[in-house]
Amino acid sequence: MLGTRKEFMERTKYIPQEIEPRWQQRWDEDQLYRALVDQSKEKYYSLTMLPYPSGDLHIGHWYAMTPSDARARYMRMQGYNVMFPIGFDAFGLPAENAAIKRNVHPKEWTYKNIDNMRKQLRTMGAMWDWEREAVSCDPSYYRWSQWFFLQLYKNDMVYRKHSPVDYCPNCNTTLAREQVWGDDRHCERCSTPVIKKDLEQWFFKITDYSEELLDYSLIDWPDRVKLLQTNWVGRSEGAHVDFYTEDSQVIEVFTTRPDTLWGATFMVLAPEHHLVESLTTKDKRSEVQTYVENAVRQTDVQRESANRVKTGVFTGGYAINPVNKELIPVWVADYVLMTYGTGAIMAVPAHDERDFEFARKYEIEVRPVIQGPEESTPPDGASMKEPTLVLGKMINSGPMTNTPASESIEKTLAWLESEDIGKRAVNYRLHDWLISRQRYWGTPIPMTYCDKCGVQPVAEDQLPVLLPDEIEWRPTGESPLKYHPTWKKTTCPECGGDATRETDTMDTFMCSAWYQYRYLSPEYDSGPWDKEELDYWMPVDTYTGGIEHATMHLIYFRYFTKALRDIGLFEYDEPVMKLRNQGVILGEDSEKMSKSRGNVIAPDSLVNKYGADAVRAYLMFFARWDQGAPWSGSGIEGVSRWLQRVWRIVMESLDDRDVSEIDQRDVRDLHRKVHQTIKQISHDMEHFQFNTVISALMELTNALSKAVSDNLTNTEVFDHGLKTLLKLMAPVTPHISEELWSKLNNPYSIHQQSWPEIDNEAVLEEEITLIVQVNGKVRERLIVPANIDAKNAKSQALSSENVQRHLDGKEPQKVIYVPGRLVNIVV
RNA sequence: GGGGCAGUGGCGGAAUUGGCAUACGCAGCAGACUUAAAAUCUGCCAGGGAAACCUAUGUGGGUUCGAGUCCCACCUGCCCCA
Repeated sequence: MLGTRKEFMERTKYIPQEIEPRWQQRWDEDQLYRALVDQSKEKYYSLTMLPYPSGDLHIGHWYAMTPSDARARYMRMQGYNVMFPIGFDAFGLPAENAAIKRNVHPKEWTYKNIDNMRKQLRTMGAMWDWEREAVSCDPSYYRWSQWFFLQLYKNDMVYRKHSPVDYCPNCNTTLAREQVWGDDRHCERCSTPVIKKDLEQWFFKITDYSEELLDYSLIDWPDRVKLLQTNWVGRSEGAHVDFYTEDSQVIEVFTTRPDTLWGATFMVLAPEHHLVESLTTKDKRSEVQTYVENAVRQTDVQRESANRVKTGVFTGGYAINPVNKELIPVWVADYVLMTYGTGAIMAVPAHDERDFEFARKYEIEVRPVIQGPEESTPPDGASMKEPTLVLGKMINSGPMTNTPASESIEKTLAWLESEDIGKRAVNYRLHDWLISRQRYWGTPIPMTYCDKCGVQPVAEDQLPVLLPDEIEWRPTGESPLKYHPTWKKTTCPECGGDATRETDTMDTFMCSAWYQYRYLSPEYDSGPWDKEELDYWMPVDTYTGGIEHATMHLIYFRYFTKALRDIGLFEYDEPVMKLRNQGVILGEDSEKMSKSRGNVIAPDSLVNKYGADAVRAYLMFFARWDQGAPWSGSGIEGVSRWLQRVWRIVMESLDDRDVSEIDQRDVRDLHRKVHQTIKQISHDMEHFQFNTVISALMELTNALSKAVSDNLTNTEVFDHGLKTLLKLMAPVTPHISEELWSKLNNPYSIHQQSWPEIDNEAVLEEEITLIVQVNGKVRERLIVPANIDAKNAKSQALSSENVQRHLDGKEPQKVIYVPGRLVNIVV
């Protein structure tokens, strides 16, 4: 009872909505993606940045994760034992904001979101090993964040300091320096300009690693990220020089231009500098006080902005320039920041833009001490229009006068050291990592305060310090934990007397600084990880995620592994060997996707309409993965059509066909195309070039489609070609590949097959198109055997009619032959 | 201001080592099938020209037999630092 062909096609139509959940369930039941330690196999740890459980999976998550998944699957088919874990970065502000706004407990909000996102993530059909899932707000997780804090504390890598910190009045919390953005110094999260606040805060000594963080020799990371990190660490070489006040107090300055010391005509202290008060003379007191108060308040908003008019006041005090014993006035000005260098500068207006502007405004002497290479006479301080910034010959510089540009800095440094005035120094822009947050929904810092014994760490066997569930919300700028009736009270680990707990929680970047270790053994409770797992899987082989994490997360991430190494927990220097970044998907209007713009693309509805495989393939196809692009709604139709075509080809191949009229040439062409495709896709997968993976798959599909009309369906080459196509598709579109694989009666599962072998002989063309150029312009295309020798190629090229016409009787001066490509005749 | 990255058809993009520019797809156009539409299939598709050919990879130079690719300057956009 055979139906018509049309009915057959209808019955066996590609319906992803039916196929996909079925296979997902099967893979789950069979634990197909469980990654277990297996010493007989080479491991591959493939990590993708863990999501924050905002509640809804964004197309950006898909864009980040499906290519990583495809590549992990590819590595698996290459024979590696691949671990591809997932988890949630689950502490943080949005949960708390939801609590305040909608009266939902952060815990409830977060876990509900996680449940929802798990469901959404499963529709992707990725090869995650869910048994390894880690959730950073679980006590079983944050217990180890606390444990690490204690280890750092014991090893003198943490300290507590009363210091002015950036504080967001809207989020009611302090921020790390890298969470403060832009010229107006606003909060990364809510854009409110930050203010300064004086608080007792905990810091990690990341600056001890400044130098090591600049060394990328062990890792394969994008140049862009390395450059961003290098700028962030901000190393500059120069000298520390001690100036003295008239009553012999030291004002230490850092300068990158010691060669300009003789041109210092004033000094500037940051308003917060501790010497401001003692230097200020009586008659200037009220003026200075007013200025400082104002500056400290404004600091916040605009002090670092370059375009703003510089202001300052004279303190009435003087300092002695150590190189020439000259008395120079000391000013207070807010363009000098307490947080960079020493909070004091020597001002050399003739050779620094900001000092120049300031000196002109307040009519302070400008004294040139450098003659630039393009200046024929020494510049005149009174009339110069702009400072000379380049290195040049030193002038008016006492013993250094006439030192040429090439030696100016080096010779001055040597002289400063020999005179004991200053010494070589390196300064970094990087600051210690401020980890205290005055919030509830974070990892409690495991410290206590005892009247008798002072600051004491919680005993390790008392971990975790649990967050209390009952909590009252008061947006006061202090941690809600402070108002909890009982939580704060504890006993001193040292003397057993009354003590109070630290009520601040940790910056959530702490959670993500070490999560790759928790995936190793998320259930393990006698340490942060099971050593057997650590030894087998670490370090991470590839890490993928957004470039926006180049400075914050990725610096903390590297630092933390180095710190743990120095504590003696393992011997790796770097957490991740290879890093690759994806770009950003914009809305169809080329703007950033946002709810307010109404240009958000919802992956769930795309999956409902086209199936996960089409969404996966389209995300890999529509743009360069590392660059991103605006979304195009019609583009996905093309990918969906491609999958339908593959489906149809497999169905048609099941029909018997007449094999009598086969052109052996078609067979060889198909065979070649198959192997060329394996070669290209292997290369592109290796190099994260996912868009060309898809186009190569489409080309092979086109070739197979042609083969169907050429009656090749019963040939071995076609059979091998079709199976190969499915295997090559398996990492990209796991569901349809599995379905068609089984329809062709192959053994389950396609995801346990080896990557297709390349026959390097088969890749080679039999015939090539030889391009013939005359003076670099293409004048002829000749079909010749691929193995043609130079002599033959040249003579064939020369005898071409077109070529003769263009030679126009002239004698060739030179004939260049590029084997397999072209002949260029130069006349 | 300093540094970095990018600029290729109407659109997303391809070109692996300096060697056929525009693969693959979207959109568009024409045709086949259909009562019709959808779907599918076939063909065309950088610009100019009847053709031979000419002109095109942001602009202008350079190196080279040959440049999207290398070098210099500039323009535009994005990012980082100030």
